[in-house]
Amino acid sequence: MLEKNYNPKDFEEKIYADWEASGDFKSDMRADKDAFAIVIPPPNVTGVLHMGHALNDTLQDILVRYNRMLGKKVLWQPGTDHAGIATQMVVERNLAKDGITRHDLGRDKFIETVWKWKEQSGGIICKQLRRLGASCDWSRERFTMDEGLSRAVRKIFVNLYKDGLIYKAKKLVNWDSKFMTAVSDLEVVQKETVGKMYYYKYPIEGEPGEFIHIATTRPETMFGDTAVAVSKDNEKLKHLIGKNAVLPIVDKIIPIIADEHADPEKGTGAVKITPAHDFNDFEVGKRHNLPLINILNPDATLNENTPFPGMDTQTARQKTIEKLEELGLMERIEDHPMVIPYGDRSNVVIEPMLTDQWFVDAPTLAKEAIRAVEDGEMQFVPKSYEKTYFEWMRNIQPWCISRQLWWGHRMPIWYGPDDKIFCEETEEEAQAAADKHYGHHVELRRETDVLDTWFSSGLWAFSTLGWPDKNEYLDTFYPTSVLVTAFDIIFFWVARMMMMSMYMMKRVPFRKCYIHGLVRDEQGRKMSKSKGNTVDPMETIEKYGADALRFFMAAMETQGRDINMSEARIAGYRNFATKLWNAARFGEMNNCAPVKGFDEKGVSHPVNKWIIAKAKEATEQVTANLNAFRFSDAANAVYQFVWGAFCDWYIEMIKPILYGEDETQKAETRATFGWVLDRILIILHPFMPFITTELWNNTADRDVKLIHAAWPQSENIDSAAMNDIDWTIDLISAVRSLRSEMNIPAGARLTLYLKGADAASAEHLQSFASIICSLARLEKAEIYTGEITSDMAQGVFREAVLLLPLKGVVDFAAERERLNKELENLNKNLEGYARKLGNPSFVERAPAAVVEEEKRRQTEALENKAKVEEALQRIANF
RNA sequence: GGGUGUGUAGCUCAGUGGUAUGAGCACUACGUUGACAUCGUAGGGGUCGCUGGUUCGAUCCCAGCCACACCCA
Repeated sequence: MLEKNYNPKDFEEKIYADWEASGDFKSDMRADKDAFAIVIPPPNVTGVLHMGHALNDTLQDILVRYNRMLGKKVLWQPGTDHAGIATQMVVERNLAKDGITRHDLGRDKFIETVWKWKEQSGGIICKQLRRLGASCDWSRERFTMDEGLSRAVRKIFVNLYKDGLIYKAKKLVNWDSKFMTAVSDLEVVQKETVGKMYYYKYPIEGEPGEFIHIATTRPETMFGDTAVAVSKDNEKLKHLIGKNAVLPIVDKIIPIIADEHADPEKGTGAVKITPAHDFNDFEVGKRHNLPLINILNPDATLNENTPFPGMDTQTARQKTIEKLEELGLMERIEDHPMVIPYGDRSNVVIEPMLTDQWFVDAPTLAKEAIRAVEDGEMQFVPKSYEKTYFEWMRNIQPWCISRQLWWGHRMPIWYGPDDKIFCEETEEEAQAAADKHYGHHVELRRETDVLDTWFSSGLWAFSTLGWPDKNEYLDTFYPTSVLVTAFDIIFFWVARMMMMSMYMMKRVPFRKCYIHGLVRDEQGRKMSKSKGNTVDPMETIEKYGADALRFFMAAMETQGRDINMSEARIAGYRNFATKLWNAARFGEMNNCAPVKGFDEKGVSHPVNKWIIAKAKEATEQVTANLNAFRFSDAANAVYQFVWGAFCDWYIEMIKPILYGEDETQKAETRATFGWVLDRILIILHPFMPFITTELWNNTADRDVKLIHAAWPQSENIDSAAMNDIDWTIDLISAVRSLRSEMNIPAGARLTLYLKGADAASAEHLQSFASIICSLARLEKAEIYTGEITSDMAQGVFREAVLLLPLKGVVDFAAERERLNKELENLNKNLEGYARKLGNPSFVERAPAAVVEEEKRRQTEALENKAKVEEALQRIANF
């Protein structure tokens, strides 16, 4: 027996536990159909589930469950990411509570602590994914720092190195002074701020009273200046080229050079060149062979190359200005809108810093990654995102992969006594190579840097399948079928996966990439912890059930658009689940259950034929839309069918049958109900796996679990069966509408006459009289050939006229008003038809079918108009 | 500055070269027996951002403009 109320908490967790314990998420490797695989975008091991995950993983689970029901070999590969900076930050924060820094522990001990933390507190998100219903194969769960994945990292690193696609270089990189590491361009966010532009002047060497005027936003970097640049086209300043300027405060001589970087139109036309601390100046420095002077410590305080060692940049800036003022060289300070780079994790200003770092030759790797998309080997859905992808890939810069952190994959790089580099997968191999090179045993020193987290994420599509070992899963599931991810991760992850996979596997990592939007708050603002507008999916699930949240995500997911959170809507989908629950209870109460061997093609009652045809139609819509990744259309098709057809009409229409005497009809109807409810449970299961399973388990003894039930193959839809009932529904709606407009008490049982009906309508009326009477609250419904009398309310219905005798209770004023309104409407439509059909070019050029349709509408409207006018005539005198 | 996207009912959004049967929520009226008030029935509400163009016909295609959002510099 089903409980009276739908209460998802009673069964959601229980059902999930059963699936997992029974191995229902494991791929059936014997399946004879195609393989379908998704690798999960690995959440950070430190992460907790947010609405973005809820959307992302719901969409994946829908696809996975759908394909599993299609009978394919299905793998949803789960796992988590070690998330270098994020995780190190969390653990360091914990240590800080006890007043300990990672340096107190030392590298090995610290990493041990991180692992311990990971075992104890990491992966909360995987439990939360279970609560959401995600049917990942948890027996295959991977972590980016697992031994297997680490081996993949080392192997691909060595390959890239030996192919010359990884190299070490001294370059300007983005330096995060909080974590004291280099970061990639992608981890830098540019923030617009109103800063200051400082105008001051440098004296010209040997020409007292002569100056060159400088404008800069960062005066404190002047100690790293090694030139001043002026454009050779700058008429006012070009005479200074070749002379020297004197750096004030430190009294250093620097050349004034000609370089196009100094735009005569901007600032003062002269630019101070600080090659070690500005990306543009670095390029200028290279062109002119200028010395590079580093003026910063790793923590972004000034170093001993400046007069202010140990001072932070802000304070140093003030000091510099004071000194310049003392020297009478400061001219003015203006507000200046500018863009300042910040670390996306640390939120501190990123300093361009000259350091030794490791780079991946992304421009070379990008070539194949671009080609694969151009050739359609990997397709973006929606397609428009390929533009974003191409745009970025074609302008890609070398990727800085070294991080001066402790938590991460240590690079497989060893240095000999003379700093010669040995890059091998293991220490033994490196040692052997070194010993061979030097001809005797040497001590090797391992590189201390670790790799950017995204390096290992980039291998995720094949490393999780067991690469580099040959194995059944890799053979079966690579390339994976589709990657589902948000657009903000295209550069970080999609692009890197493409590059790494094309390089190593020579094949795309996934055949399709479905890109979805962000989940925003109710007002459409981006959710963020700092704004305090986040909604916790776990709380939503607690309140409305996982099915309601999932259905919300699916129903709102239209390709490429962001989703605004809406609690009302989630409540609405909870109500939808309640509706289905109660429909199932209705079936239970009336002994409606699936019958073994029932042939739905053999039913005879039109109502049963109709709902079966509708169910097949809905199935077809869900199938087609899921195949096209049209999640909202798929979800809405089930929703409309369940609520709008099955509950609103079918259940109401079969009541007279179920409460009647005809046992044959009853039996057929009960079996049909059972069949249709089963069909609903099947096509709704990918969206709402919990309630559908609970109902499946409670409505019959089953040979197969719903999660493995077969998705229906394409079927013939008996569209003729739909017409009878569509006629009936229209008639009932017309009567209800008339009743409502005439303010007839809901409880009043009336007689319905149909006058002027053709043979088909007459037959319909007779066949469905009991249904019509039941749903339209009528005493009887019959064909009428008599005169229309003054006590009848009347309405137009197709070729006939509806009459409701009201024994003197018709309000003629209201009736006249209603009829006049209808007449007005008809006239408006007729005007339109006349205009169109009177236009010769329309009649000549529009397709014949369109013209015919227009004529049909015109004829129908004319007939209706005549009926309404007659009716008005009749009651004119009352 | 470059790029992408969005402007449709009070709100949040679907959708389409042929009268917008638009959806959910909100709103109004009425609620009747035995699935469901987490409900039912009926109803009101829109010059589909603005201006041109293509077309027999444009909310839909094209161009320009206005507004907003996002990405990259």
